[in-house]
Amino acid sequence: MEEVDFNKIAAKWQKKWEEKKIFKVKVDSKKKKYYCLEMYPYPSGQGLHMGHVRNYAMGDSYARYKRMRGFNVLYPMGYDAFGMPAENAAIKNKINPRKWTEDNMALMKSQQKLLGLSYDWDRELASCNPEYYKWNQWIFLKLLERGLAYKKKSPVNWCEDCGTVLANEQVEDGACWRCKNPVSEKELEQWFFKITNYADELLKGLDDVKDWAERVKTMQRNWIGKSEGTEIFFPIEKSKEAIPAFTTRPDTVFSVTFIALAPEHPLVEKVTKGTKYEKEAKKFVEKVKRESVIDRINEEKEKEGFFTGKYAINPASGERIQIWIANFAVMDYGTGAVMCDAHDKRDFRFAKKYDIPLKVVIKPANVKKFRVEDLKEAHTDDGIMINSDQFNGMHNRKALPKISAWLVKNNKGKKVVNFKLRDWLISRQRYWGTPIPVINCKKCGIVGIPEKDLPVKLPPPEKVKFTGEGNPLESSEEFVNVKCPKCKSAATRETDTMDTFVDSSWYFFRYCSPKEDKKPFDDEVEYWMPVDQYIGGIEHAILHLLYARFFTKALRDIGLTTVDEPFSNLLNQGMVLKDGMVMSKSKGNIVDPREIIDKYGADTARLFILFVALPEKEFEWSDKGAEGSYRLLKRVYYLATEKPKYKKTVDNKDKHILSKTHQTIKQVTESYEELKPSVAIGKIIELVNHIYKYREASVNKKVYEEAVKNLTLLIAPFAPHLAEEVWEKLGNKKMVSLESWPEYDQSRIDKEAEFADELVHNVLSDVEKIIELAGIKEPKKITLIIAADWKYTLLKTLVTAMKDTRDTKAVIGTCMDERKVKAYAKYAVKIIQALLKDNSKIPKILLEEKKELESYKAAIETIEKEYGTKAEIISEKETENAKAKQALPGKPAIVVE
RNA sequence: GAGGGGAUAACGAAGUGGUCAAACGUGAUGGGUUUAGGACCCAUUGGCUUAGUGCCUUCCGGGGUUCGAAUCCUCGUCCCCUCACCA
Repeated sequence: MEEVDFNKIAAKWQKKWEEKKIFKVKVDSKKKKYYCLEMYPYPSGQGLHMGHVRNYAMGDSYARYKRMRGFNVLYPMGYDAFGMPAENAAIKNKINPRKWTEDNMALMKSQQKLLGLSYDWDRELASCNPEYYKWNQWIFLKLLERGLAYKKKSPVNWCEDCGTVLANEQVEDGACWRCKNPVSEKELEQWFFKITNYADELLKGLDDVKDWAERVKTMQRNWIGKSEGTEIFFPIEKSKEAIPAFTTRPDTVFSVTFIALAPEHPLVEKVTKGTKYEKEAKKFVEKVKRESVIDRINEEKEKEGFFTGKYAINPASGERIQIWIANFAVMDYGTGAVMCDAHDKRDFRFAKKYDIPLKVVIKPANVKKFRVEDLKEAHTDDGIMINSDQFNGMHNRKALPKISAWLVKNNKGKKVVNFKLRDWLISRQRYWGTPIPVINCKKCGIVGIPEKDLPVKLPPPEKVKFTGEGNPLESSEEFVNVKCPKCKSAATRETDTMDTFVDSSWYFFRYCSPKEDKKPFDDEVEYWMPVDQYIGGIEHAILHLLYARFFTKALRDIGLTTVDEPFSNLLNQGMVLKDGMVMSKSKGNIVDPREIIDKYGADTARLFILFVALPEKEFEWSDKGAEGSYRLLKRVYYLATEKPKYKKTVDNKDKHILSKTHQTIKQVTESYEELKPSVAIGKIIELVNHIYKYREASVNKKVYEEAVKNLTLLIAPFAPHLAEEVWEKLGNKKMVSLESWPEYDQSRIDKEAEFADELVHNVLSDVEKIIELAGIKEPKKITLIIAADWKYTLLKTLVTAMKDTRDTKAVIGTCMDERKVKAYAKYAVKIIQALLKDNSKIPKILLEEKKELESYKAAIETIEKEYGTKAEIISEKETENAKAKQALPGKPAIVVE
């Protein structure tokens, strides 16, 4: 086999594709659209890693496939170009962050081009360009108008030494990642998006996106964390105030013997003020607050509490209950106050630890005497209500809504729906992001920048100071000191920038009309959106996908689109491992895609990475495996370029290879549709193996060419460069990328017929033996009862069993679904005709009655039409009778009369 | 604690009721080709066997449903992931 220079081939075709701009698309209402999208990458400076290659190999092959199927395919690429690493490079190495980012993008793009990805590069975007982030600002202002963007005080991770806010990821073991000093929480004014307004819709929408992996949907559901419950008011003793506490288990209200307040709870101070507990309480709160950041990672944190000395009243039982401050209560969830009882594990242990009285209200149904003193652990099972006045004797799950209603009726509580989802904190005290387009005016307050003044551009990096302390934007007086757009008096510009998740929450809309300069995007989105196939890492299962869904709904409400859900199908690709670990620099186990491309070419890299595992699964990288894919490509090249010996005639071998070819088209197409490229490639390899064997002897030219032609088309989405080259060598003028996907011809797929022949042959020889044994000269009548879903091997067994009987009736089983019923009926007819040595006789076919009756109806029609025979459905009982007659318990048999 | 996903031959990995001793690839063994190596080609790769063929034991373990189970149900074991003081 001659050496093929795959890199040369790749370069040749990449150039041709680019020159002819064959992947450029525009709206075409006559064609069906298909929007295939990969999560746009962050240009990190390392260039592409294997994860990227996997992502793009997946997306590109799918985009190419859909294109060949006649879709108008939108397949764009861009860059998530804002973010911390650029700024850190500026701080550490005094590098211009814009240049740093642009260089990285250029590097990344050059590598993407080497892979031969079929993007419409005219739609490329980068979030750090003013033409893009202008619309971040525009959208922000729209959200501000609608009250969906707002400012409020919020605790942030604060490093006193560096004088800056830290992202959660920058807090390592409770200390600043840079200076290693402890991080504290600080209340700062922050910008938020009101994603909670959409909590319910975001939750419901998950039911509409059917083709998302269940685990992703579950993760989002958990994150949104809807729970319906009751907020119960616990009046504070000798006070007019009450403590509201959220619960999903109001049935335990009579059991509540103490309340736990979060340390941050505003009532903590009120309750303890002026008492002897005040000092101690403060100490405790301080301690917990400090720990909250540090111990976040700690798994089994000791539950700690502090008694405030105050009491509240249980609104159900009227009993006095203690008010505690406890570290397990979080201000963030519910009301920040937990009603605690004997039916919760954590509460129970806490009460035991601090010797707080407990009371049970639910007992097991079969226990008479149930006392709290006897319990070692909380009783968390369902049971019968006790100690609960009028609710005694009820099952607790039945009592639950009744108690809730009773509390509401008596103004002791209200029904509430609680979400875990918090509003989205979008402000960052950073330079390299979209400036939040508002001005803080002493007179007018927060004033949005007028639309005509957008974009608010970042000052050039030379004009700001990257010291690593504070927000660099604050160092630019030019940027900060402005006039209020309303009252024209001196004001200051907001220096916070936006979270980069804002950029990525709508970029897929922008791709639809990337040049639009009056709006974020125009009506073309109505043609292209939603994204039909979105591909990216599982790490974005919650945040990015949730934010993007939120943005879509918000943009819809602004009136920019009618789309509700942005991504119809979602594929979360698995990770690429090496030596059982994630590839990373620190572990030193990186396989650079460039090496693979240099050595074997882009097609091999793409093919292997798709072949080695299903896209969702993680897989172990192996160089040897890549060689296998390389071999396959060489074999395909060989098949197409080295002619076999030709002959004029067509024999069974030719028929068989045609059958195999069409079968492969069918299987590969199905596997593509199911997003199983590894299976598709497996089938292609099988075809290649078959063609190899087939061409050992001389072959029919037409048949051979058809096989190779289809093979080339099938492999084109995976190995596009090779396919183009081979396609050209086969004498085609049009590029294979522009060709249509092959259609399979069902009539050519005669595997079933082959099977039938074999079946008939085998049964004949066996039945002949039986007839001989039974001493029958000429069988006169044969009935076939197609009873269940039997396969040939069983049939054989029956035939064998028949050797011991003198009876003369035949019973053959078949199958459940229509296709199989038909197939088996066909064999049955053939067998009987052959046995009777009379092709004119049409046997009667009986089908056993089963639950799946419907699926038989079509089969019966076909049988009747094709064989001119009567097909009947008989009851299972009759089959039983048939079985009984054969004296073969539990197993019917073939009987010849 | 809650939720999700897994376990298939030496390895990776297909296969979700019958054409299943289980695709495909690696690896291994034998043979061919080659000056040698490499590359390439062919065969074998659970066991026992035949001229095709056939039989037996297999898809983490136990039990079940079925004429029939790698596939469905059930109980268990082990592994992975996500969220988690959520009231």
